[in-house]
Amino acid sequence: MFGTGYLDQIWTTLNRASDLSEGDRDAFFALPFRSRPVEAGEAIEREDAAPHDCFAIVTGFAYSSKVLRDGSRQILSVHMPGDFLNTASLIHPGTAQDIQMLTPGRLASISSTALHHLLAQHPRIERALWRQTAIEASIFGEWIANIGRRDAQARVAHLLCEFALRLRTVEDGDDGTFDVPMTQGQLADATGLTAVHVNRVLQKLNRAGLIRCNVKSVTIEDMQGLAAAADFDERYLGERLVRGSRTAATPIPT
Amino acid sequence: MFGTGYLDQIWTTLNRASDLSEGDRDAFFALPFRSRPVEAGEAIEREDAAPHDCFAIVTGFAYSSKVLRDGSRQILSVHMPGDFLNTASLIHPGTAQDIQMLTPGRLASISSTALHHLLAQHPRIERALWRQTAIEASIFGEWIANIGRRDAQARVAHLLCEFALRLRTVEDGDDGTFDVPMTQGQLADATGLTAVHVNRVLQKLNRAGLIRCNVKSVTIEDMQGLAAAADFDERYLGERLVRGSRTAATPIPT
DNA sequence: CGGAGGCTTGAGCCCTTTCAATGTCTGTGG
DNA sequence: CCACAGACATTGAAAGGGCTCAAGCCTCCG
Repeated sequence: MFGTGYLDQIWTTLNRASDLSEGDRDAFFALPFRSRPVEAGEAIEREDAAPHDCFAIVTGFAYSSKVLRDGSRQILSVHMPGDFLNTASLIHPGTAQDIQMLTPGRLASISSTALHHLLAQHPRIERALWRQTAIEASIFGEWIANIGRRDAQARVAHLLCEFALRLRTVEDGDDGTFDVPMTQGQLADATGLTAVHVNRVLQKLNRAGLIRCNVKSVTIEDMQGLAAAADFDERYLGERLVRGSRTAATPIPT
Repeated sequence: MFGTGYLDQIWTTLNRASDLSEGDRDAFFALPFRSRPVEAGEAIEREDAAPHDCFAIVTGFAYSSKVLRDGSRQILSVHMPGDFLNTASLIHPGTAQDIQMLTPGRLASISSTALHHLLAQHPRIERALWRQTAIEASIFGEWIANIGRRDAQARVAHLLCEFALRLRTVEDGDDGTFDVPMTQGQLADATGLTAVHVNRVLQKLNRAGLIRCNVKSVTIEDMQGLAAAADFDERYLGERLVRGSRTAATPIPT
């Protein structure tokens, strides 16, 4: 129904909060994307060297991070299938980030120049990418508040809530169980905590009956309670959910 | 040399990391902007009610913030003269933020529809606004790392470094002295600390000979040392400084 | 002059970190 | 099939950075 297949999720994500035309879609699918498998831990982009290509995730998860001079790491955001990874460095070389794969997966890449041509001819697509940048900034803002003003339990709970909702737009299972693609150490780097403390917090959330967690798999037992503990308000995620919760899993019929 | 005068700084900021044409400029200055004075503490935008207008700062400072359920506040960013305040809600209603004035000042406002028309006709301006969103996201990312992984002293020092550099592109004085338009309580809300602790940290930076501070006025005695204490790397601010440090204060001759 | 908001200072507590050791799982190679 | 390495998870004890609470002070402004 769509194009070659592996671009579907990327297009769906791009189109999620937008209203792109068939002409836009055809032009997008006509781009000379290349696709390649990537390993867990593989670096996609480094802060110093700006790449000439633009990347989007076909499958798997990635994260952006900053490494401070003392060696500590802070994770800034987690990218899911369908997300473009480095549009910022596309329009503004110099704001490149460190981006790495969290899991093995597959990446689609497109040359910057080809993408620039597309944007010049399809302003609605440019608008959609801008909108994604804005949503990303909105998520960043929520993370600032999360790390700056919430205690450890609320921080972890908040991150889990965000995952649960964002995953819904990408995966099938809607029963509250999902795999967290991060180690406890990475959860710590995302919440500004310590791996040790994240461990204790997860146990506490467990004992409180809010979640149940095995190896890398978390079941949310009580979404209401978890959201309350996290002071979670989904609106910062943009319209991902409002429009996406059902429609994103089922490709839009043409 | 430019247009009516009060839009100059806004145009300069927009054009800073871009390369806009004379046609773009003329169209921009032809927009039906309205200008009005605002008081310190005045709310520009609320998280719930999306406005129909788009705002930019002519003079004065503003900040975006989130208020958590327990009443604590987190400041997400500080806006300086020339900055657009709510382009995010322009392209994506639903990601509105709380924005308030930090100082008295003057605001320029333009209706969303007029701005949309401009962007449709002048894609380079749209690109410039997108780029500003990307720079904002870059600053957000640096704040996440700042709050998540640095100790109190480095956090405050980092914020002061950011101010010093950003102010250079907007004000004249370049001797290391500038007025911080925030109370210690607001500095605390921006760094995820407590007003009491910010006070102690400022004294410590004082004693270390890095800064000297009177009432709301800070002199940076040792920018090198302060940047070292802050683990500060200016690149995340985009090209604000590379191109702006001298040229922004002096309007570009046509 | 009085009040309000902001700044300063001290003392004690608590959440989170640090350090260190042990346990568990997975993949690899002999 | 077992031994081993390495990464990750778990647990305990102790230390510390930043918070809370509380009081006093200063400055601005009506």
